[in-house]
Amino acid sequence: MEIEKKGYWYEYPRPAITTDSVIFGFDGTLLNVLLIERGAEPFKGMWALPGGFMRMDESIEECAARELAEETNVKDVYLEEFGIFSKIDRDPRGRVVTVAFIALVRPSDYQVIGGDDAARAAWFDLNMLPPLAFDHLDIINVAREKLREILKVRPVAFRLLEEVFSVDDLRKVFEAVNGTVYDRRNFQRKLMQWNGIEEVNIRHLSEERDSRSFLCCDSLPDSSEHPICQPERNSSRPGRKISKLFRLRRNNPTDNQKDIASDRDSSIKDLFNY
Amino acid sequence: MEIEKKGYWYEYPRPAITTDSVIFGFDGTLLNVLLIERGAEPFKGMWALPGGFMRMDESIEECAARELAEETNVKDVYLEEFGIFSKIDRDPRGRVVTVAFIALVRPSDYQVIGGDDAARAAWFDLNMLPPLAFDHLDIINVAREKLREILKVRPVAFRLLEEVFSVDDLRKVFEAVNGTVYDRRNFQRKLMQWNGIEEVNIRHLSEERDSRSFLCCDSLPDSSEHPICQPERNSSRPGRKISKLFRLRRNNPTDNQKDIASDRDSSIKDLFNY
DNA sequence: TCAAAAGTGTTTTAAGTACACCCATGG
DNA sequence: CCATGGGTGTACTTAAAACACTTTTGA
Repeated sequence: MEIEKKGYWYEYPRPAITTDSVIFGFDGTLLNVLLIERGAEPFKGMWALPGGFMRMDESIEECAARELAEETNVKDVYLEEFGIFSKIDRDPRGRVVTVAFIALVRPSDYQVIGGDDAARAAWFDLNMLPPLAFDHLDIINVAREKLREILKVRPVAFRLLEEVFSVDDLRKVFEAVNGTVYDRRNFQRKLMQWNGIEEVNIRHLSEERDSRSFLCCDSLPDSSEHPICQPERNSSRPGRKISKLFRLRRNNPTDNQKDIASDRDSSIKDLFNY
Repeated sequence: MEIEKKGYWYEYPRPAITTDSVIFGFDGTLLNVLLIERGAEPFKGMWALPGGFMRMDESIEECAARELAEETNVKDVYLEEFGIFSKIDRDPRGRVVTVAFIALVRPSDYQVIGGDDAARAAWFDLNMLPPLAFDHLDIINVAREKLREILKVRPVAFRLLEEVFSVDDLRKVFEAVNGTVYDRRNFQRKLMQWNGIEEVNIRHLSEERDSRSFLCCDSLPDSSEHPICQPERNSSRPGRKISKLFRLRRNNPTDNQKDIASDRDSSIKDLFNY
């Protein structure tokens, strides 16, 4: 496939279009972001958001999902567009407009790291970010704000936890996102009077759940510098009483192929308006 | 400026980037949308959202504002990006990705109609839309949903009213947007215990206010087909008691150049969460 | 003087908040 | 057997929802 002065011609100039994804993960205490180390210029060697150029045969959402899978092996996660970044000089290579996405991944997705384009990938504490390429720090800061808004409107906090979780797991997600502390009992009561989750048989799942968590934790590559390894798994702590476990109740068994679309639920109202 | 095979060449294909704006207006009862009649192919003669191609020397927000001014003479309005529409075949001319904006205009902006590109412009009741070009019906439907979310989070409902408004004006905005009815007294009480608005001297402004409204109403071009003319002005109805009038309190007299940026206020909390 | 709009109450009901206690379990 | 995490209950406070009366003013 030799390049023989082949290319694409347009009457008017056109910017390039990319996607960049702010991948949020929750380690039981803090929110983390998955970054990749750039393997090419510009900003080679610096940390950056995973993303890349949109192809002509895909939508912008497909592009974001594809780049995520290619660069970080993260698949089937919650993706939501939250902004466009189009400052004229934001990319030294020329005019590049980027569409920014928020991605929410579960702890079991923490193992998926490193793809083709990126030299490597690692999780970073949101409060200890390294120097970032392009305007990616701006993008992340906007994403933090947007994430807070999204959690108020859509029941997607669960997507930062395993399919099966405890009430305390969920509370800590809200505390990390909103930067506050909630009363343990009030949170539980408010959650319980919502019909969006259902309890699962503890004895049936607890061992499987814990073993999987440990596996996920051990398989983490100990990336250097600011590495955020998998901390203690939420409910497998040396605590005493085993937690009740819950899962999101799937109300629409019809459209099962993409339950991401069913995340908008009007019945939640101010349940999540913490 | 003759075109002599001049153009722009890129190694990889690039989609074109446009903006499309869903301009919401409030007539005292219903939400309306400002549409333009397309003067060129494709979809010539059909109604469409105002918008156009982004230039290389402007950001996407600047593009949306510019196109709005050019095509509808609407200026200095609230603009917020709410989505990207990038289906591959959404434009018969080729690959065009559009960034969709919500615009909120005041009744006094109703007179501004008709620009260069567009053959003409007219207001349409949201429930009586004409056949629309491209995927603009999809965009409008998403915009309706997003507008509801935005009004819950940011105090921008005022931007659908004049600078000076009555409590009932504001309540009707929320009723139109959310499709519900609110108790007149509860709404008033809730609003009054918010410190975001301030009363203005009635005797000082009422006549000016009413005269301006009438002027705005009369100067409307009686566009045909589905024309939505300016209905009766809110507070100049044959009602009996004159309303107290309010205006948005500007808390930051520092950044006066663009008070649009100050619309995000954390102190409102669930005030607008109706 | 009457009809419709506007302003201001009160009572009831639900939700939020701040507490204290008991249980279960691993060390 | 005790320290710790986890489950549940109760009293207090605040906000929401439902509702009625009075005033104003153009016709």
